[in-house]
Amino acid sequence: MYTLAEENYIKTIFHLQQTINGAVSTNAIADSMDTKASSATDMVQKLADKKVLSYVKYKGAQLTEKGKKIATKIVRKHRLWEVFLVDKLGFHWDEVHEIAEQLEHIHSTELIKRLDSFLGNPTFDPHGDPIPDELGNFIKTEKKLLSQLNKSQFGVCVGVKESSPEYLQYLDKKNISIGTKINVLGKEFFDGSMVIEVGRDQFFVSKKIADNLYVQTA
Amino acid sequence: MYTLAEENYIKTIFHLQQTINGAVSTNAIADSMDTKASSATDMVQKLADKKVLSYVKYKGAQLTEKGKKIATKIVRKHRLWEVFLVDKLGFHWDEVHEIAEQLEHIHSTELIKRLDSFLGNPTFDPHGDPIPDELGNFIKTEKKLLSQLNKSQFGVCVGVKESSPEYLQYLDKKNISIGTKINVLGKEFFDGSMVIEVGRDQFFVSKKIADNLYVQTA
DNA sequence: TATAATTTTTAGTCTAAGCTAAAAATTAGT
DNA sequence: ACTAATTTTTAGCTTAGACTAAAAATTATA
Repeated sequence: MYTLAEENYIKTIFHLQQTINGAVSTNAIADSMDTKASSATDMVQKLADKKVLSYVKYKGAQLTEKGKKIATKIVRKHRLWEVFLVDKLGFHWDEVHEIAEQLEHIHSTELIKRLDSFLGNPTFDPHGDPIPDELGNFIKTEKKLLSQLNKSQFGVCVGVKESSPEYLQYLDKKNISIGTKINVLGKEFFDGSMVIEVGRDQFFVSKKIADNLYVQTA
Repeated sequence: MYTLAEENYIKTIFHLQQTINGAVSTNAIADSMDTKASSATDMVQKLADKKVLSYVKYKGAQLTEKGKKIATKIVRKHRLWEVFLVDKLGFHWDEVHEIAEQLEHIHSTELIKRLDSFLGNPTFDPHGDPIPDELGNFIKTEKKLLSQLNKSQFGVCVGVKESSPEYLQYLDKKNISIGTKINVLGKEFFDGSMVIEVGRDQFFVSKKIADNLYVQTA
């Protein structure tokens, strides 16, 4: 069994590995966890002893298969609980992260098994992120960022890259959620900003907005 | 906000106060938490500083109103989660304690509010224990121990005093659960043992068994 | 009521996990 | 290629919580 702190480090390293390829630096870990690099170094060394990750001084850390398995289990729990919070308790998608952050650390295999089937074995969470199965396999989806579309193309929103309450609330204000169709009416190559159409509304979005929305184009 | 350890101490002291009247000793706390008396003393002193309880050296601890409020909130969460686990996920009443022990420490007022209404605002948990409302009020019930009944009397099972898996599994084996009618066919005054009737079955129960089952007689 | 037995507290360690400041290694700039 | 700047690690401290062993207080017993 792993402590709360250990689980949080494992999860963070897992997520960083998705973005950055190769080993993740202790600084990156510390930044993303709002802690100090020295603390990250300590923990990474401890987790290396436990064979959860491999660590080369000054080079960074990389989860082992064992570590990935642990991380995947946590991610699965987090996302299943998010589905529960939204589908069953009626929370809004921008309110569930904090709570799921706590619930993901509840230890009970049977609980997750039952929760999963209670929820109808969902494959995506309320933000469009895939829920790994019991074996840790993620569904691979063909998704692009909205910012990768060009003028006259369209896509259906399938998820968000950033899921901060601020961003999610912005999307709500614009009536964008999973399943929403988005037409690209114009694109400014200078700054990457776009004019898009959502339902009957047409409005301007900055590159930063478009960079954090996943769409399916097929 | 209180740490996990603090919450567990507060909860334990709350439960001990229900049984023992007056202040609870650090030894009683330590015993019931599987820790050492010196640890209990340390924590009790810290909680006294925080005005969660009053503590007189060598005399024991007593929760303040503030402390009772915290404890009640934890008990409410524990029991609501137990209802969720049994009613929604199909767990058996002897399997839920451990998991609820973890879930009771999730912090979110909104979550509990929503969970409560999702469950239909239950007033009793799967073991027959009352669920305090948001203000911390418990429903008062007229319940006796099975061992307090005499020959030819009957009662309806409304709860258990002990809720160890072993005891609950025994009750299951005998088809006794909340709502089960129990007739006392005979009672041995020497050792307090009884012969009871449950459905079409008649069998012997020791005083220890009868001492841990609550029944309603009205 | 003095002494023995028990309970409770204190004092001093230990571990997990964090931090600061200094040292060491790596990367960048000239 | 050699400093300078940056990143990363190490060393040493801090706090929460638990433990052991010793001291102090309380309760029981003769």
